[in-house]
Amino acid sequence: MTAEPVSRSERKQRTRRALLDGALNLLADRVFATLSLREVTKSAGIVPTAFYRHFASMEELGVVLVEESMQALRGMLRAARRDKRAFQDVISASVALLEEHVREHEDHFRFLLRERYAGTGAVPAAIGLELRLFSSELAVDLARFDYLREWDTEDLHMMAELIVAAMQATVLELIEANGPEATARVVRTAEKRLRLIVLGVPNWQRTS
Amino acid sequence: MTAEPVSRSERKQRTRRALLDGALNLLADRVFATLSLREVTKSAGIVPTAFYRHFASMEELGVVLVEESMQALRGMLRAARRDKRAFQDVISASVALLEEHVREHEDHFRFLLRERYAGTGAVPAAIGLELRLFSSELAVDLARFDYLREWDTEDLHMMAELIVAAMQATVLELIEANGPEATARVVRTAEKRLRLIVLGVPNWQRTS
DNA sequence: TGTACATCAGTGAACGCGCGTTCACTGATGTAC
DNA sequence: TGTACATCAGTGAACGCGCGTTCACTGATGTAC
Repeated sequence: MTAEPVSRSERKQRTRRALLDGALNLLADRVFATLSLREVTKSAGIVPTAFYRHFASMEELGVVLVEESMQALRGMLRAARRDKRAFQDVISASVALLEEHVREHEDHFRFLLRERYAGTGAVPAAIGLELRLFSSELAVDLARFDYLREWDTEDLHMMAELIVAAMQATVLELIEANGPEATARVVRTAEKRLRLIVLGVPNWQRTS
Repeated sequence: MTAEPVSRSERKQRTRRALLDGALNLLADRVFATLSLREVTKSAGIVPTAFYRHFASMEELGVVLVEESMQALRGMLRAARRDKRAFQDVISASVALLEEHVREHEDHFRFLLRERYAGTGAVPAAIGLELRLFSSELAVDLARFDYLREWDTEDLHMMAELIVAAMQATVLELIEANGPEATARVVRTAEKRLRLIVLGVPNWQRTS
């Protein structure tokens, strides 16, 4: 075990991470707006006033948490695009990916879900924006499927939003699932929901 | 204008209402957990300590708000059941009803939506419970439709939950809609989403 | 390489503020006779 | 109907506490020469 020298900026980065990780940890069962600056600095092992060396306000820290959490979500979409399984059974592959990502980034997903509707502050606004972008990307991906090739943009968005809404419900259920069997049941239901949506596609006909 | 005599219990009821209404008002753009007892009593025009004449804690007031809000939601389901239009076009009738109810009880719907995921307290728990009951009632109603007559309970619940998830997204959009045209667009999208779900039904076949 | 100075992450005391809750109280309404 | 007492919604002072933010500071790390 060598004594590793750490630069000042490295130390600063570590403290910053401790603040972000500590905050996310404290948010396991509470809403961001109830989180105090003093709690966060305490969890990171620094004195309250040192907080301002890293963020101008709690709100600024919150927005960074949103950005980092959305990376997990976008990473999921990217993974789905290059996943080979997707060409055989898109639905079960997608749900499996969702389940993996929720398990790996549970804190981030819970944070996003919880703050999405939490008010009119900067944090919910940032989530709303990112989620709309996410939904749009999904609509573009949907356009590549045979049956959907000639759907117009509005209908594709409508379908993407419906899928996102279903996914959102699934994420909540996955987080609340307390064991492997419960998780398996959630996965099965999630697949059925998506399957029901997809089964409607061949019968869809554009109106006016 | 006659001087109407008011009994002590009548006065108490009025103060209680002022507390509940004031709280709901303050919750227009914030989460329940950030609401202080002193704010609520101030909005109701009484001194902080008088709060305890009506509720043992803020949490108790929150649970009452949940119960009152859910009455609006259940009222909607009841209205849908006896609505004659439903026999001609279930979907547009249901969405129209949803739109009316959201407009009339906007504060309650916003409250429910916001607190649903807001943490692990008594308020989110109460909403979760009521929402599960709501979804079950909907599943029973669904079983009456021809195409769904032979679906098993699990699949009916799956479909009811999907509809509830879609409705939830719609409620958020309705609340955020800032004018008649925006509202009309939301209504149209909501109808499409439900139509897509329903179109999947004839193609559905039970698996194992 | 050694020295002298600059930077800056983290410290600790202090502030004024709104919070939930206690307590003894007031005075109008309600009830028993 | 009139009187004497009980009830109880609302009052107001007081408490200890955690909060965000200010400020002058310390001392290790970084930089210029």
